[in-house]
Amino acid sequence: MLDINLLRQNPDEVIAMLHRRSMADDAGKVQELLDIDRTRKEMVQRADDLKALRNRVSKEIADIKRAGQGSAEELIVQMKSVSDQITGLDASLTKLESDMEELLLTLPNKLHPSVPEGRSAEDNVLYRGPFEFAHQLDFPVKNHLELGKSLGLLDFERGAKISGAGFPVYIGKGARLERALINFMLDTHTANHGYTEVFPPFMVNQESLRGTGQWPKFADQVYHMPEDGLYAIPTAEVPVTNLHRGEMLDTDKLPIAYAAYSACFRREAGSYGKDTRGFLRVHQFNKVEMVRFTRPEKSYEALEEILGHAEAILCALKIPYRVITLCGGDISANAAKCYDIEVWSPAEDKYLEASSVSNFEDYQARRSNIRFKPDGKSKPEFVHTLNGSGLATSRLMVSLLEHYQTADGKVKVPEVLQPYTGFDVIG
RNA sequence: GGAGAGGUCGCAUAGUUGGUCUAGUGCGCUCGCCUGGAAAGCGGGUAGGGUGUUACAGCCCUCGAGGGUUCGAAUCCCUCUCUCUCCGCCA
Repeated sequence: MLDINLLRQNPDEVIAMLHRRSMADDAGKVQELLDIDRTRKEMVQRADDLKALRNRVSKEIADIKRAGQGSAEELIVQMKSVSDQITGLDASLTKLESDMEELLLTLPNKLHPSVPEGRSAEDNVLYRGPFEFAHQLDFPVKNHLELGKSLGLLDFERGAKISGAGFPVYIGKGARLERALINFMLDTHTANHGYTEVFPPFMVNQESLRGTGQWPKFADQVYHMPEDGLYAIPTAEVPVTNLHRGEMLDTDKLPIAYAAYSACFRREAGSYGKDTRGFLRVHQFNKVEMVRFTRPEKSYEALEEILGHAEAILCALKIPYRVITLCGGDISANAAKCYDIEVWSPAEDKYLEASSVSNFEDYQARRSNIRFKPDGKSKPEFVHTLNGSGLATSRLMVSLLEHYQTADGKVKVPEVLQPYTGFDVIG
């Protein structure tokens, strides 16, 4: 959520941002918000004046009653009408304020000046890489589906039977390899990168979705359990960031760094037909997520650190990748700046997104009211929140199986995973 | 799912015949005095949001959340939520 003060003081900056994001259609919302804001202030002033009057006169009535002399009847009649006016004003105010918040919630985050200009994914800019690791693939490569099937690691057909398309089943060494990846990543982040491990709930309430920005904008992408008012998390970012919703964080505890495994659930509505094969697009996948809460002036430093932590996993696994900076037209509405890490798939002959690393600045903190006091006694300020996948296993599994395959149809296990799998080759 | 008890300013508590509670007290924290220094003692301060102001002040709102009754609610009524105890069911 944007600061209403930013709109008041610098509406042109907000409109310019909307253009950079290719969201010029939303520019009208800015003036609409400013109009509501002005009306609201006037009404608050009137209501407050009346409340002050009522408080004062109620005290006089109390004095008269206590003294037991004189009649308060006339005052009571007057205050009755004052109270009626207040009730009316408060009702209008509640409506105005909720309108205002709904509008404000739909506006995207500011963009960092370093975010490249551009309209779509075509315009994203290479930030680092590509990084190659030696893999001898001097034979016709199989794709991850063929390998998963021939080696009995993955079963998409039975997943479709028990749940639906896009719900993969891991079996035998496939399941073990998946679990090894998750454990390796969590261990690395907690032991080497300073994160505290969190195992969060996989279902959250609507307030939590609102806090991180998935609601209301991405409501149609989230699985919903209406009976209980719960939503399946699309990423661990949601429960983990919301751990501190509504809290005043101890300044000396900052920065806070959490690493969390979770299954992630996404409806992927509207994307049927694109990249549907196997792991390329699924409704449920596993991911280890890094989440940070920092002081505002430290957040861009933290962004680079998180990116480095995700890259460290790929380097350890020796999986080829590159890092791109998302342009204004492609970056998500919640992020002020975002890097994507893409892993190379030799069978698909293209890069696949395996991680997003984002700085949300105070956008989520403002929505979820997460603050700290800079020097212990001054006014509270919003923290900056960040997160990065470190990483999602689905695309990682594609790249891993394909790169580590051998000419005779087996798959070697990356060296760093062998202590976790207990075997060094599959097949 | 059923029954009961309870959620008060960091912590602990007072408050329950509605008006002196715009919330008392203790602890903690903090500033000052005292002291060679410290403890003790004494005195002051000790939330957030809105509005407003150059900045103060002032005013409004918040006693789990939201409604209601009333001139006026921490105090009465309703709904929800969380915690604890017991019963039932169950991975």
